[in-house]
Amino acid sequence: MSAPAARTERPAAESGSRRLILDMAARLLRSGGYHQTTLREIAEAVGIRKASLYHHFASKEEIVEAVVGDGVRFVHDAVAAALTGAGQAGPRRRLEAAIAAHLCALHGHGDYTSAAIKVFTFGSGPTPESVRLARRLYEDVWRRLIAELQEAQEVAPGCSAEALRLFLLGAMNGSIDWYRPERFDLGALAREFAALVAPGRPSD
Amino acid sequence: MSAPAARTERPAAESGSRRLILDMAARLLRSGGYHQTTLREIAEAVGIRKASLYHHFASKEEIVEAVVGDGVRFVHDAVAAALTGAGQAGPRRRLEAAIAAHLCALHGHGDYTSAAIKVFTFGSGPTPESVRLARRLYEDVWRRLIAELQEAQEVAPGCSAEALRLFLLGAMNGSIDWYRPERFDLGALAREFAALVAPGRPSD
DNA sequence: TTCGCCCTACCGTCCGGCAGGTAGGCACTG
DNA sequence: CAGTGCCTACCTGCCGGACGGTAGGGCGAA
Repeated sequence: MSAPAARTERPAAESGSRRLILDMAARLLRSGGYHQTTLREIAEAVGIRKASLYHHFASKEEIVEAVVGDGVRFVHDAVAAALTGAGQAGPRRRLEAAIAAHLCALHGHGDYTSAAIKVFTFGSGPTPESVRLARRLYEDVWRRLIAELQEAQEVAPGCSAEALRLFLLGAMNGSIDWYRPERFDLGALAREFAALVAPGRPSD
Repeated sequence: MSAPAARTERPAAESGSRRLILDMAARLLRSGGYHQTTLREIAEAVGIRKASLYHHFASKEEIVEAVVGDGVRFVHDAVAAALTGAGQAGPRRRLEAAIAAHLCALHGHGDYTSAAIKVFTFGSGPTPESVRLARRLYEDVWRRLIAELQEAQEVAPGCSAEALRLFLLGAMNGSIDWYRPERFDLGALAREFAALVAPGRPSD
């Protein structure tokens, strides 16, 4: 239930309570968004009083920033690992693996990534630099993958790399509005998606 | 500025103030979502006191319901008109026209449609039946169009009709997060998306 | 006179955040 | 060993303000 979701980039330097707070915040942010999620709800889910949250975080925005940052890093790591695992397979296979990893991060484990998609922008001020950086680094993964596909001429012509990337990420992230585990299979969905973007021989 | 955006389906039976309230509510909902948008903001934008809103609507949810319903009907009408205009052109051309109409409704005119996408679900209770019906009717337009494309074998194989529809609508609606009029051209974007979904000869 | 439209003033509730206090543990010192 | 001081972690209680919503009155037009 409260398994350490984003263990990848965390050197176990968490105080325990802090991670638990983020777990609960991620769950609430995923289902309710920024304004609907209150500190009282988070504190109640953790089992402490609201004021105690301020021993771990300076503000609500700091909690949300941590959740969103972890969410983006989590999906980034998952996709990067999938691409490494796909190794020198054909670009089409690598695309399929990346799509599956992104969808799995969104729906398979944890609430961090879907919370990161849902709140996208939050708080009063501009998006914190840490989050913007994490987001940019993740976008670059897809930019490189799409360039790879275009170089291998695996992708439908007549669509620019940037439009393709935005289409792809928009369609995948939109799945948080309609995906239900009992109605869809993530692997099949990834295959269908890859077939759409990179038509032709799947055994490449 | 305050041009009647959703004139299409409204037989001018509006009280004037009511339409103005909805215009302002749509603008605020578009940029801030449901919980961020307050009745005080709406009233101030209209130029009246907050309590006066209750002479036209019974609650905040009723205002939002009207905006979202109009937004869905507006994009529905726009896409249906585009398809009628495309007449007996090839399915690929009809798809392009529909995508262009949807994107134009989102970004070209009025705030109703983008507000409808942004708030998707709102309020405490379930989505009102009127909104769910309007949404379902609009979805059917795309279901029919995609069936048309599949029948003509214009669409990439290996992707089911339902997945294709969800991907396409998700990608288009996701554009509210990244579309900037000075960086993209709606017509070009529509062509690129259509090329992605229905690859091959564009002159069909 | 009636009615549509808008007003001022107020309600109870919940928000994020802050001040200040307390219980227990750990380390150091005489 | 006792005593002291500091630390983390949490608590109670409150603040100013914003929220959606309500009550009741004014006022011009028909």
